[in-house]
Amino acid sequence: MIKVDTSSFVPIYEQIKKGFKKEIFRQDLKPHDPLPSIRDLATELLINPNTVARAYRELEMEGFIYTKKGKGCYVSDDSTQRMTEERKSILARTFDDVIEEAKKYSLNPDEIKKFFEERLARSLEGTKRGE
Amino acid sequence: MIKVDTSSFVPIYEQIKKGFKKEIFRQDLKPHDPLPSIRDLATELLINPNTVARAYRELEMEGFIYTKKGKGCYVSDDSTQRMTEERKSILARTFDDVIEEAKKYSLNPDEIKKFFEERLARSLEGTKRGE
Amino acid sequence: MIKVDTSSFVPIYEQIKKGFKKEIFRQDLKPHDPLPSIRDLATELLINPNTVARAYRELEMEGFIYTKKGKGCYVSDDSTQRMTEERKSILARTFDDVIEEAKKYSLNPDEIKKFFEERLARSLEGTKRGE
Amino acid sequence: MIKVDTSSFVPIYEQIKKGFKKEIFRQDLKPHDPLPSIRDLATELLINPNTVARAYRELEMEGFIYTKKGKGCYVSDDSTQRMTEERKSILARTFDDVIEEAKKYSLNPDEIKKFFEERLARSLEGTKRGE
DNA sequence: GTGGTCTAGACCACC
DNA sequence: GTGGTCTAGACCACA
Repeated sequence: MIKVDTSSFVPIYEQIKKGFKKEIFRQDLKPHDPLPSIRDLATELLINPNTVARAYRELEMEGFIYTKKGKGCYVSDDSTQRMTEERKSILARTFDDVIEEAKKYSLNPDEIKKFFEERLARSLEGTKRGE
Repeated sequence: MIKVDTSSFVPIYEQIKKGFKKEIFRQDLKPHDPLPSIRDLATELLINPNTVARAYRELEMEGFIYTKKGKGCYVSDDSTQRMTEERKSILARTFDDVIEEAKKYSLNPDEIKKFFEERLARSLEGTKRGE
Repeated sequence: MIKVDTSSFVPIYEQIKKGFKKEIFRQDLKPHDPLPSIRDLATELLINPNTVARAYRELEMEGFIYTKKGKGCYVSDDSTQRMTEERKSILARTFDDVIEEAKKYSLNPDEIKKFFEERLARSLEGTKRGE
Repeated sequence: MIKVDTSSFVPIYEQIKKGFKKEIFRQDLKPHDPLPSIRDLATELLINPNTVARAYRELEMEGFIYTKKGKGCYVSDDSTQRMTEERKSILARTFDDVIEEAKKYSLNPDEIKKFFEERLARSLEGTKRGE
């Protein structure tokens, strides 16, 4: 399910792109699966169809989806492969960002590690109970 | 040392604000310490002075710094106290975000932990050599 | 000079992209040269700024230009190299299209060749006299 | 044989119209010859019957074909005459367009001629082997 | 002043 | 119904 945070600095169309890339990577969306129609998703997210259209257009330019005019947008054949290529660098960057953030606040690497594991454990508990 | 990533979606003035808040929390900047002049920092970061000015203006509005006209900007008396209030929730939220992100991409908690420690170790190596 | 034919089936933003690619290839635009501002070009072509913006955005995504926020758009360092890569395939496709077109109308390859040279000669005369 | 390029900006119905006009000019389709049925052609081209229907409708409006209700579409009596009127200007324009295009990319007229003949020769080889 | 994002709403090609 | 293009005009970050 795609979510969007309109108060974030990240543009909405980027959040949508990211959302679908994750779904593709997790294989919640498999090759040739249809994406929601532009108008439907726009309605659901309470945003303008043009914004969704831009996200879809860029996903197509990057090769993750393809468009059948008048029919809809579908996940590409080689989408999973593309994601695997992108995934490592995305994750690495995300972790590096948070580490740099944490280093600035707490300095001690052991503290960072401990804090991270604490949050991770907490997050897993939440998952076990449902979510 | 303040750093800025112009390719990030986060506005530059926000990155500057964040940077100083961290320095204040780490007590690298103590009450009544002077901030670099707007022009110097702008020159150093290769950005426009207006952008630095905005960051300083908002830091002042939030009570972290105060301005002596014609002299410069200085860290507030109660700045550290303000930061301690904000800190824990900020860090927890940052970590939770990245964990949620990683869970979406790799699913396995052990993989997340391993990957995190890998990036952390890597980041520490970089630090040893200088930065 | 960029021109646009609003009655063409080719989208305006594509015509603009094509136009700049040609100028770059011909080195009328060299690395780090500024492109006209979005608003200026839109005014000149009597089209909407958003349409120019889309062309610029895609040129940037394809690596031909780069953007300095608040300043303008500039030709990339390696733009000429990129064009050289794209050029042969573009030209080949264009010629193949017209040959297929001509074959369907006149059948005889010699006629095609003769007709082509006739038009080419005619076009060159026009060029000599000025244009 | 009608071909269609779905990735082209030219609307599919236009490509179909163009295709039949060429067949009529080449007299592959003579007056009172039947056109393929809308459904058959749509199936063959993997497109929607409505698209074929539109092409036929416009060809009829332009006088190239006529329709017998319940039977099908047929080439008009005076279709060849119509084509001969249109032909020369169409071909000349097509060639002029491609020459102008090539001039913008390669400048040198001899290069243009050489490149054209190269593509022409290549295209003829392809034809000999079948296509 | 610049470009970037987003909205609202039009028209078109195609299913 | 679908997506694609374009317009008009708003607000924001940045120079």
